[in-house]
Amino acid sequence: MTFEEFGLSEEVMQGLDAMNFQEATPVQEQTIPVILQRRDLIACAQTGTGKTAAYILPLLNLLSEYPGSGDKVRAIIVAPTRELAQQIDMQFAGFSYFLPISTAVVSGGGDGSSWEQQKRGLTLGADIIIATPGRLISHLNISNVDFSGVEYFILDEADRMLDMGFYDDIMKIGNSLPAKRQTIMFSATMPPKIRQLAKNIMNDPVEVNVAISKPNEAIDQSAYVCYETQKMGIIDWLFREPTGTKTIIFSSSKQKVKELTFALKRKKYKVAAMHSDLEQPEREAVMLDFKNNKIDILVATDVISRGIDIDQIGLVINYDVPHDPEDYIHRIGRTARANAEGTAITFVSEKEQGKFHRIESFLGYEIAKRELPEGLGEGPVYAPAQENGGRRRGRGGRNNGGGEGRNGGRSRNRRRGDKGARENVSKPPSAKNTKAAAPESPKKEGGENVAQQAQKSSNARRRNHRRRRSRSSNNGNTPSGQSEQ
DNA sequence: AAAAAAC
Repeated sequence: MTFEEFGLSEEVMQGLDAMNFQEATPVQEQTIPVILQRRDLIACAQTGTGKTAAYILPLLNLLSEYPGSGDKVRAIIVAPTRELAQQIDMQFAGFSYFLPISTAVVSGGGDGSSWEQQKRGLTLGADIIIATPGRLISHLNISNVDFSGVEYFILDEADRMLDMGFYDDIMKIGNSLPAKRQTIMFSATMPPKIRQLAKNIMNDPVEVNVAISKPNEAIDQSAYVCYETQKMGIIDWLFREPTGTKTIIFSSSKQKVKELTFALKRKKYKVAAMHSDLEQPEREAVMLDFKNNKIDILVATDVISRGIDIDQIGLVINYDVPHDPEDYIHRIGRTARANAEGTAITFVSEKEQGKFHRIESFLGYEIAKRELPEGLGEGPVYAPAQENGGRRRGRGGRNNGGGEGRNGGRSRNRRRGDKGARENVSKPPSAKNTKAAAPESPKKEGGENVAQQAQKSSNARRRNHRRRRSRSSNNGNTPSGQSEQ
């Protein structure tokens, strides 16, 4: 389905064109018409399915079609992390290039737009406020806001925000807005609390479900079953030659992210850490360096596991197994974006087998196990305990087969430590998605690949849009996106 | 069992 069929305005269509959007994704197909009808909407959709554009486009259309009540804030968007808020703002900047619509980001961290600047946006009326909950509440508590003209209230990643304990804050924000408004909620899952929230802040919402709680099929998933002490050796093996693609290494704790980054830096990898202990300006600098290929490897907590959309990440490594299956899907969803392919490799230590097995159960299939690289010795057998598996567990039989289930064949290979088998399965990490695999390819200092060049020019294009836009459509309020770059 | 978000 193409965007023409939605009946979007000429300006929005031009914005789409500038952003190089052509085909609508399934989420967009289902939600855009509902939003244009001015109905409340609750949409169950994964990140990476184009859901940001699914509300930005109709919102821009509505904002330009119906005049607002003067210089007041007309739309509030709330998102769980600062990075996501920034990214949403970026998208607005691109799509609204041909429209006189201003945005302001209201989030914590001290950087970006200052408190005073945010206050101006909230009172003098940027058309659209994109906020993280904590900071928005702060402004609300001090009455730094004029929400009397708000017509649209949008919650992005609503389930995530509830996980973070923002239920009351979101209710409070909702209650501070005019009752006569359109409320739109996107959520990756639909737990009871989300339904309850919807009931409280929405009015007869249309429900759309495009939740593919499945990873993108373009992701080549695999895992190393290993001992904790072997993990660094695997990293060294994976990066023994340039991969030619950006990599994110996820770890579940800040401490481990820091340690890992330190270790990799000592080994001269071009690496940086990303976690919430960094000052906000540093967080932004790191993300920018990663986007611009100044850094090859980003070691990160789950702060960027959701929603973050960076092109040309060909490889995601889970240095440890994420705590729950949803996290896994989000993490690996950072690769294989926009029709690209990608590789996701998970390191499963002896203690993490149970967690990993839960992920496999959730997915409904086994994830291929890689043989450990030469020289690292044998790994453990993959024989996850079948917790709450009840009868599957069988008295005492677990260790010799009960736990292996459908994966029996692979595990047996491993147990035997059959060298031939190992060499057959062993392969470079990203052979599938890059020229990376070219064995002797020179260090990529000078030579950037086509994808990287494309990325650069697209960045340049965006910068241009922004610049011209703020010249032409600056109404003295808070111009969009200056917190970027 | 961890991370995120406000000062």
